[in-house]
Amino acid sequence: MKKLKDFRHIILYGLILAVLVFALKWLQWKFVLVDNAIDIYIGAIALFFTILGIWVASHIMKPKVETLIVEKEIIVQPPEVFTLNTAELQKLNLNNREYEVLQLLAKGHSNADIAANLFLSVSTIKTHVSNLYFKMDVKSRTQAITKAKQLKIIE
Amino acid sequence: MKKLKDFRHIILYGLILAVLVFALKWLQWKFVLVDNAIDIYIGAIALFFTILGIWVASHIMKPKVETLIVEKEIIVQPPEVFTLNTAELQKLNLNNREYEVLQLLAKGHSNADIAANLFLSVSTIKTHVSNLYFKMDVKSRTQAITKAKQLKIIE
DNA sequence: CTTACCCTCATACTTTAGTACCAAAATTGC
DNA sequence: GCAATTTTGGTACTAAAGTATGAGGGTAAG
Repeated sequence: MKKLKDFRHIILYGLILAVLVFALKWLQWKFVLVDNAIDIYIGAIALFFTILGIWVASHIMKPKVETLIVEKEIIVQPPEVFTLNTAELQKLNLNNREYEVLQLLAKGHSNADIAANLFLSVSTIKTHVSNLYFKMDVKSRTQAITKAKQLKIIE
Repeated sequence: MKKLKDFRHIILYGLILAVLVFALKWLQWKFVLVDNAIDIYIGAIALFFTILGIWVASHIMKPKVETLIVEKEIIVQPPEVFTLNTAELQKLNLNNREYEVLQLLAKGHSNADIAANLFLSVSTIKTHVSNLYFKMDVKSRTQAITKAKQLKIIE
C-alpha cells in the first residue's frame, strides 16, 4: 500500500520531468537553439539519479518511526495491606505495656499466657487489662479484640 | 492534507528543476563548456539529483507507526471485600445454631447477651459454645474469634 | 524535691466462661 | 414410624476473667 502510493509519486514526478524535457526540446526547436542531444542525456541522467536517490532513501535510510504509546491498565489487588491507624491509637492513650498486652490478648492468649510471655505475674496482666478496658471503653476481652480490629490499631 | 503536502514537494522539485535547466542553459551559453569538463558536469548533476531524490523521498515517505503497549499497573484498594471461605466453614461441620452463636461471639457478646439475642437460656448457649470450641479445636472464645477471622468464616 | 505517670504485684471478691454429664423436645432422612 | 441429629435446657463444678483497692519502685518534668 505504502509502496504503491510512493510509486505513484515517482511516476508522477517522472511524467512531469518528461513533459518538462519535451517542452524544453520543443522550445529548442521552436526558437532555434543549438541542437544538442546532451540536454536529453542530462535529463535522463537527472531522472535516473533522482529515482536512484529515492530508491536509496526508501531502502537504505532508516525509516521514520512514530511510536504510539498505548497504556494498558492492569488492576492489581494488594494482598491484605495492613495500615496501622496511628491516629486512633493515640486517641486511646495506651502506654507501651498496655498496647503490648492488647496485641497478645487479640491473638487469643489467656492472662496466664500473656504473663508467661512477658515474664510478669497474672496480677500485673489483670491490672493492665483492666486499664485497657477502661481506656478502650469496653467490658471484656472479646469486645477489646473486636474494637481494636475495627479501629485497625492491631493486625 | 498529506496529498497537498506531497504535491507541494513535487511542485517545488519541478520549479527547482526548471530553474536548474535554465541555469544550465545559461552556463552553456555563457562559458562554452569544455568537452573535458562534461564528465565532471554530469557527475555533479548525478550527485545533485541523487541528493535531491533522497531529500524528496525522505519528505514524501510516510512514517512507520509502531504501537508500543505499556502496561500500567493500577492498584485498587478494595473497600473491605469479605469473601466467605465456605470450604473451611464446611470442614468445621458446624450446625446452624453453632454458626449463629459464633457470629455473635465474634462481635464481642457475652453468653448472656447471645442468649437474650436468640431467646435462649444461657445453658443452651454454653452448650453450643462448648461444642463450637471442640469442633474448632480451641479453648476459649478469644481463640475462636481469632481462628474464625483467620479462616475467613466470619466477617 | 515534688508531682505525675508508668510498671509492677498482691489480696479479696464477683462475675463470667468453660467443662462434664444428662435429658427431653424437635427436626430430618430413610 | 424409627434412627440420627439438632436444638434446647438443666445441674454442678472448675477455671478464668474482671473489679476494686492498695502499695512500692522507677523515671521524667517542673
